Amino acid sequence: MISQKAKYALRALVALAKEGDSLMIGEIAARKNIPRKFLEQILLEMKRHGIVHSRRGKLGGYSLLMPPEKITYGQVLRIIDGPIAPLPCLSRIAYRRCADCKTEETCEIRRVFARVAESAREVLDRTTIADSLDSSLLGDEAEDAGHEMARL
Amino acid sequence: MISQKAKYALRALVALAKEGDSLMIGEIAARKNIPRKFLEQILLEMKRHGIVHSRRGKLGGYSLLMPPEKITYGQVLRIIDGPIAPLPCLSRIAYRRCADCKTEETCEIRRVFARVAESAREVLDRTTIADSLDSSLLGDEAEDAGHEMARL
DNA sequence: GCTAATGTCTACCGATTAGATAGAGTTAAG
DNA sequence: CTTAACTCTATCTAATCGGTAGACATTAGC
Repeated sequence: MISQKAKYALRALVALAKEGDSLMIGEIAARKNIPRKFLEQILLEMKRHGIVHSRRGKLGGYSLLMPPEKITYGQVLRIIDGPIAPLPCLSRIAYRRCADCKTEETCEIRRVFARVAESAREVLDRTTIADSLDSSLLGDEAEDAGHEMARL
Repeated sequence: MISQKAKYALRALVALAKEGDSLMIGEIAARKNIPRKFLEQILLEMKRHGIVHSRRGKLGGYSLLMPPEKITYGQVLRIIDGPIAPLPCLSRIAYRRCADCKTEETCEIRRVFARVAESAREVLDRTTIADSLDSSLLGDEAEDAGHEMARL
């Protein structure tokens, strides 16, 4: 499961991309239903990683620093949630040897999770904020809406 | 990241499959370098879910209740770590609506993670303990040389 | 230069989970 | 009836998650 924080981050970036212009934290929080003070921390971190830009003072706000089609889901998730790999010994950004396994080559389960990691990266590193913009604009494409009707 | 507990569970099942016969907790713990008391809890849970069988008393031990090629990674992970889906609203075993998203159809990020979930399931629900047995044969671990497996 | 509105920073907090450990109880073989 | 195994329940400690709080810094406009 990805964290709530990561969901907020992605949604905030989508909001910024949709706007095109700059948006105040409070406005993003209101539109996307995100706790305001929590969102502050998230945007700060996005800023530290060069994803967004901010202006202080009256008329301040946030805007994207990169074009939406260059911001990948993988990039955001790695910043907020850490490695995508399901095992530390498969992570590219935070490789750690598994303390309890003798050699990686013969680890019975590593191969399996290597395939999981690869396919997750395939999706997450190729999908961008811009893609989410498109899909939310299309709204109801007959994609897999038949999976489950929302029961509200 | 999958939990340490799930790793232990998978490795224990591989050990049982390799053995073919029944094995004592202490023996599995020693071979796979797993804290013994922790492994007890894990195997108990595997037993409750009908994956393994146990015998008490002297000469007791654990053995697989299902053939290794019927025990999938997905099955074990769902027991130990819960849903494989990266969002609660994408889980099949523990569906929950995302509290903060208005409608699932228009959720910008749901579609993306649906693809991640699908590809993860593709791997995890098709890969079995028996597959890991095979792959551990490929690498030659300088383990106790007295072990010979039937070739399938 | 004052004020109001905005972002920045650091600290904290309650609940939950991860990763175990402890120990008393039950079962079965010899 | 002893010994060696599994079973169950109760902790324990540290970290993490999701969020609050509040002091501080910056800027626009009067």
